[in-house]
Amino acid sequence: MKQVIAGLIDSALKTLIENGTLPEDVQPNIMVENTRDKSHGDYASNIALTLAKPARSNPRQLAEKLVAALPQSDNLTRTEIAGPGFINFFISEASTNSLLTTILDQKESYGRNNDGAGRKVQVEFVSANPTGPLHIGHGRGAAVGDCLCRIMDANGWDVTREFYYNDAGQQINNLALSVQARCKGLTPDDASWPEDGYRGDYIIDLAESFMRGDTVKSEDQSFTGTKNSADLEAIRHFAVAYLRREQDLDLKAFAVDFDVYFLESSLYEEGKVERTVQTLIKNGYTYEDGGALWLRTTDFGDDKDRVMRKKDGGYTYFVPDVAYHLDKWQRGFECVLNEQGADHHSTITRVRAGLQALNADIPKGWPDYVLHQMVTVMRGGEEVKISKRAGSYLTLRDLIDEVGRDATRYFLAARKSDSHLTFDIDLARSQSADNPVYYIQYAHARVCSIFRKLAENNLDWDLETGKAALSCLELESEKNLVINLGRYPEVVKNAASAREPHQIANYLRDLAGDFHTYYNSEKTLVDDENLRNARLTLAVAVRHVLANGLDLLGVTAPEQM
RNA sequence: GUCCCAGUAGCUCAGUAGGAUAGAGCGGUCCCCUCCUAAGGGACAGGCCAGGGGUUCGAAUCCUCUCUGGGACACCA
Repeated sequence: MKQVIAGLIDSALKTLIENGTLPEDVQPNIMVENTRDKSHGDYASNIALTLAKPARSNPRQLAEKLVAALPQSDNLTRTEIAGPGFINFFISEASTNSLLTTILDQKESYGRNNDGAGRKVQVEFVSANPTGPLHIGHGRGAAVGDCLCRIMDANGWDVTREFYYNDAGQQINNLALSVQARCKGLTPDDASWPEDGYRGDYIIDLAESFMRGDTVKSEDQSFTGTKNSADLEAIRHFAVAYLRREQDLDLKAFAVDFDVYFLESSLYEEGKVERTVQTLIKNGYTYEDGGALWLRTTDFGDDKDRVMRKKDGGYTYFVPDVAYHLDKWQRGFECVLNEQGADHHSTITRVRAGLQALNADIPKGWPDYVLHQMVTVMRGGEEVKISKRAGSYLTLRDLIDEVGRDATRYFLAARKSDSHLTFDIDLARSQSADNPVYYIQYAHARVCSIFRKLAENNLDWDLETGKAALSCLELESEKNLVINLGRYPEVVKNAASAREPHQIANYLRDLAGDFHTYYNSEKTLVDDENLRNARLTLAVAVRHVLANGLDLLGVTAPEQM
């Protein structure tokens, strides 16, 4: 609808240019906005305000001329000039009816678009190292990342979900040592406990499983415990496989799937790290100092140069990161979104600098990052403290068990990811209108419930008679509901371009609210057959949009609650 | 010290490319209801958008400085 109005304005502008009211070289930026206040019409444009200066005219006069030059359209009932020179548009019944028809015809594809045109996007998210169960921070990453995938998909992108993990570094070594210590019966309080050992109770389970000779299988690997507590290498493999399986179960419980599990160790095994380093040296961006090899990241906006290869010969962590991203680029991902905790912020500049230094024609701002801030959990009005060190741990799975998958996903994705999130367990659990997930899902279930009632009354409804009856929808609340439904495709688009899943959540809450209000004030199953059919049709359209939006959040749309 | 994020109603947060009187939920106060299954519905109160300066027709939104909170700044990953 916005495009329709923008088109009308555009042709009015052409007329004004032709008759000399506007200079020929104006470059109009036509904006059509949703109005907050319905007395300002359904849509509004500030075009006259922005063009008043080049037209050497005052905005209201220009607006009048523009309105006079607008072509006739069935979509509008009238226009109005208001305030300093806004043009307000009131759309017609024909227009809202055709919007409803579109929704009903497109059903689950309503709101989707083809902006991505099948181009490849990779979303890397969670990427937790296999050193422990997933906690709520990972959960936020999983929820936001998965929603981003769904949103990109809805915008026509070809999405690959990728999970990257470090299976070789120092912390895996610590993990192996910790498990070995447990295998030998040590506890964290013993003097010989590894210095940076992991203290959580899950290490005990892991050690016991290894000593039993269990076989663990995860999405991307499998390993059998050798029962030999002296074999650190076997313990390491087993521990990684074991914790990967645990994480898989967590993710499964959260309905998050990945297409690719990428092992950091493979970068070394396949020589990718080495080749990357050689390229950087060849390109002249490195130098030796103090026995270490440095990368001149300051050439690319970093505030100091970074060590690539330490004195002891090992690479610093960002080197495999650069190799990894080169690999992503070579796999053809024009767009890469890395969803990470905000504590990874400092790597961004380094990775991008490293990529630029490869001279591989990688765009400057590539890849894209979506960072999320911390999550604090509240229960009974008090903060639930999480101490990884002491091993007291609120895992993602605990949370899912306690509040359910839908609520967990919704709460973790419904806030803008770069602000801190307070997760209120009591609210997430509550079965009332205070709980936004419940509220939205209930709106969906409510439509379904109306149809069950209809069947009980031995009445029926079908799409064609419903569409034919739409002209019975005369109420302002009905028209507003339709206009809100019409905003949905735009929300899907904005959520993708801003990489902000929470926009979907906010939209759905508003829509659900409007529908509940409407439902409470107007009876749907009225005696007048035409009106009943029309209202049922509107309800079906609301149901489609709610279901489509909930799907983008990965939250179910129940028929009954 | 440098960098990033945030600072909007008592609380949790929105605010969509700068736009017309700043929005929602909870909590508070006051009504109504028991009507398509929903412990429900409605109304009111509540704000110098952290603060100063700037840009312009117009700023919560952009620029700049200051203050406060969180995070990041290793030859750790």
